[in-house]
Amino acid sequence: MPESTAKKPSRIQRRNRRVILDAALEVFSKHGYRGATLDQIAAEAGLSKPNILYYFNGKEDIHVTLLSQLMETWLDPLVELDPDGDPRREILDYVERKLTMSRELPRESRLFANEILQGAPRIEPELKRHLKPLFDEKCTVIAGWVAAGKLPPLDPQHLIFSIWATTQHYADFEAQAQILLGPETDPRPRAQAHLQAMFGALLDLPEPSANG
Amino acid sequence: MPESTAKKPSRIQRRNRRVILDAALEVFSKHGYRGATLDQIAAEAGLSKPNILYYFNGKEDIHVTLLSQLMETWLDPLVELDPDGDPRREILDYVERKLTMSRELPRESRLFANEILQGAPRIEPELKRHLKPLFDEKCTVIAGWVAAGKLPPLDPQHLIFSIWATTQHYADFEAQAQILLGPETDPRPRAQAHLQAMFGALLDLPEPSANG
DNA sequence: GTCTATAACGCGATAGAC
DNA sequence: GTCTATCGCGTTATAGAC
Repeated sequence: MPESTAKKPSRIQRRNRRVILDAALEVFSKHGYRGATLDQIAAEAGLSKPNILYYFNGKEDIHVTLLSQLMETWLDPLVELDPDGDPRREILDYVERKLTMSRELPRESRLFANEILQGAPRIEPELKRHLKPLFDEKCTVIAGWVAAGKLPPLDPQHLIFSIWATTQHYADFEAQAQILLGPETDPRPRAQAHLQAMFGALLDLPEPSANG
Repeated sequence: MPESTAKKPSRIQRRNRRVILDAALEVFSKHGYRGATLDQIAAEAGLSKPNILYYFNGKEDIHVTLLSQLMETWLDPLVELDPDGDPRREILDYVERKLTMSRELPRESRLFANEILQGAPRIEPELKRHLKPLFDEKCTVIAGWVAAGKLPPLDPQHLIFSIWATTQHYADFEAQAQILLGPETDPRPRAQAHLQAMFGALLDLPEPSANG
């Protein structure tokens, strides 16, 4: 195996690891941790099963690696929320970034949802170490905006929860949306308009006509 | 096994089936379909594994039975949405019913979420047969309210999605909420206030001070 | 580094005594 | 109806040839 003491992971090693992780994301997000098998991951990656286990220490190692890598990408839209920007614009832009992410990275969203749904057994330390401080920081920012009279009175924590819930819904519950709306249409353009109107109303914004 | 031709399932049979289904709900909602084992269900039910299989034809039979039974309860809050009631009151009351349900039946919510997340492989027929018609019916009701000028212009389908997403979030992502808010507090009272304010703003309601 | 073959284990389901 | 014991299968992981 590639030892932790190995100084130089070769180009082919890094490439194969990426191929395996991408295949694993596909399989884990579709079937959950327990429902995924190394056979499926190996087939998806175009590699043999023992070869998978040459690059990773086991099924759980792959899963944890995926979740850890996901963390940074996942927090990024919230990191970008600017304390010095216009409060209502910042929040509505955050909604848009989250919805875009749920369209472009639905597998990541479902991987994350699967893990939380089962009690976050493997990602809990990462959440406490990275998500919690960021969440608290941004809640303080929003509370400051409210205190300064730049926003109407609202609950920062539950506002963020509402944004997460509504935007990730379109990735996590895609199967249900397809049954109810039909498989043809991508619901996200209309979802975008609806969410901008809803959060805009909460933030006491007049109708947003365009946003960037 | 209890044949389909058996005329009279005894009292003890019905009781044991209920005990097994309750245990299975606990285990399936916590670990997902594939992650759950008959051993866990048997231990939770206080019965032996073969005895479980005396009452059900297999693991999948238990799972499908649970999902089917859940369907009715799950749709009930939406069924109650009254076309002849006050539009804004009806929708805000629906939000409250859904939030109450996510507090009182979190296991059912997670069972459902798990199934949808994996593409609804077993519940899809039920969704098409029961959820879809109800969803369409109530969307038409809301669209009628909008057309009649009783509500501001809004998207009925995505309004309902937003209600589902925000209310079920507190059951499905409970692990995340506990990490971010602390395990002591039940977030739902403040969630209730936040959601009433948010959807109230969208529906152009003044601040709701109390609701029944 | 990558493969074939297989060991070790856990799981769903069945057989058969009581 | 309920149990103990066990079968057969699928899955993770390893051994060893190349």
